[in-house]
Amino acid sequence: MCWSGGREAEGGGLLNRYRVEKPYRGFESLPLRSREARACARLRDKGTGAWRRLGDRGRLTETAARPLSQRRRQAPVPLSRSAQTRALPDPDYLASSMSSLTDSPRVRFAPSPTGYLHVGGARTALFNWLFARKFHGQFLLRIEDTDKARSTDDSTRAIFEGLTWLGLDWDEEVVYQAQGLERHQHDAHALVDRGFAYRCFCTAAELDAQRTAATARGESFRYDRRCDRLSPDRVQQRLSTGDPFVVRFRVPNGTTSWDDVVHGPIAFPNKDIEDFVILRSDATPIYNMAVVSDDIAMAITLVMRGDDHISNTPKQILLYDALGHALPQFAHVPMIHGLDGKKLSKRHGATAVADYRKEGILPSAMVNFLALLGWSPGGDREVMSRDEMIALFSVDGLQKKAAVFDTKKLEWMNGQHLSLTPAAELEPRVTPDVISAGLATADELSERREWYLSLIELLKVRARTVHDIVRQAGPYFPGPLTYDDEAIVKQWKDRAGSHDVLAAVRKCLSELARWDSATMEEALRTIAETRGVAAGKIFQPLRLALTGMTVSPGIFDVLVTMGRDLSLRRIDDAIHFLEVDQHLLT
RNA sequence: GGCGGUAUCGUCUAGGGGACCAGGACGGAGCCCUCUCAAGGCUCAAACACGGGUUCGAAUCCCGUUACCGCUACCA
Repeated sequence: MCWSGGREAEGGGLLNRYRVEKPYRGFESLPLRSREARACARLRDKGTGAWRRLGDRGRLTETAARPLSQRRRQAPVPLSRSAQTRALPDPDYLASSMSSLTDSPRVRFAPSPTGYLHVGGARTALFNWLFARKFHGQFLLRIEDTDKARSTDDSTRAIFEGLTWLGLDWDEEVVYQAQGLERHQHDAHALVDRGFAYRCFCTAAELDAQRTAATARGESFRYDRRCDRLSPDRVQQRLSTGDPFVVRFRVPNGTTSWDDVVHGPIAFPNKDIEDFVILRSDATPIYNMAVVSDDIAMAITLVMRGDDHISNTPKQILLYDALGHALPQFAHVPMIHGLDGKKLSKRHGATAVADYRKEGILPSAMVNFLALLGWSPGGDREVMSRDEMIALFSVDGLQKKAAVFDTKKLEWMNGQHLSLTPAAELEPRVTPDVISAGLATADELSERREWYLSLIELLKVRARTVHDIVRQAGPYFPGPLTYDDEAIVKQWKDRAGSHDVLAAVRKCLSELARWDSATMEEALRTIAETRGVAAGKIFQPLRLALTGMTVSPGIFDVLVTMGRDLSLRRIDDAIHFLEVDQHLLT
């Protein structure tokens, strides 16, 4: 496997619901971990570590009501200063902790501009946005453009456009990670100065060789910290020689854990984390360093991102602690997969939100569908407006397992939104397509706006995408009609008979005093009766004459919407077509 | 390999020890409505990964197994 691709910051991923009382396995056995520790604060295992408040916002929050009783039971075991300080089961405490997650929250969406905005990223953004809007906090946007080789302005633009189309508006100025370079470096150097990190002079080639050798031996490779054992003099010497170096974080002994808003307690033994690089030899920061530095600078209170970042989290927590900063809450949402259960990729067809926009999906439907991938308001609610989703949103409804992107359901959802959305709101989405399809000009549409809206109203019910509406709309505009071949075979099989029927219908309709549904229905059904045939034998040939297709809205709605002049003209055209065609055949 | 995460119909999910021979939705099959197609209404098929526990009682709690996913980089 090659690594040329690289990942995409935190633009992907999804989530899960978290249950407070679901203890996670092994929880009890971990040193500092006790339910109460979880309730009070996250523990730090590093040597220096004093406890830091943190767990105060998090999972107990919204679900505090239920866990309360349990918590009360399991309270004991304190020992840590902080645990003792906090009267645990105190309702007031719980109340305050409940508010911290949702009290003026600041969340962010942090994609890397290395491609289009894909549905996974869009959903992560959506969850963050819903959370911010629900709890009246801020939703920030940070472009992680530190990988200059892969970042492009086009990608950044695509992210803006995608979010804007979805209606996910962000607060404050967009933050570009690359512009925080000096702060990143400052923070990294501060860690060196304070003894939390050290310079490593090993070259990438040396490390690769060691890694390869270890792999060959069937062992897993972990940096052996050889440079951490360099004497100060030796370090100075190499520094003065100008030897290139990276900065590595010195991972302390112990265990790093946090109470994930979605997953509950998660713990990583520090021995499994190697001394990771935080500054490259060119002095640019590595992802984890930049993210932590930025999230602190942006005062982020809840980091909600794809669960592919779970294993980055302990490193970041270590960084927060070393930097002496309180932790934000972490919520890791599940990924989105394709129908085959594999990570969503181009193989699965459209994965960019822009693709769905092109395919005639409404943003409201896309947002609704995406929200349901990894989140549920509980019960049977499915079709929801943006405001309803905001009102209903809760981290309790977040899912833990990956969701499969099912285009069929998206289309159904879009059909629902199409039906529910007033024509006047649909009009701006439909009009560009109507115009580009050459059906009418913008002026013509605005001149007949009322009629145009009634046409959209008529067609939207049986449409699943905006394109379906446009496709059906053609016949109602003056342009020439093309008869569907199969429809001709089916409905005009008896050409002479069809000609005869249409002529009768034409005569009848043209003599009508009023062009309304009831009048026409009575007249046409009379024709059927007179001829002793089923009404369908009249309606179907007529439908083909009017629309060129075998399917359309109810025939009287078609006649009314199409109007007297156009309808009669279309019937004349059909009659003419049948005459000419007959001559050709005979 | 190591570490971490996850596991209810094909898919999205409800479910928080008894209300579950597991509910809703998409998709599928069929019926109704009906001038066609949608929409709508109704019906059917379809799931608690497996194995042990705990309990009077487990889809729900615990342990293990299996499977899948993620991370394991001077990418993000």
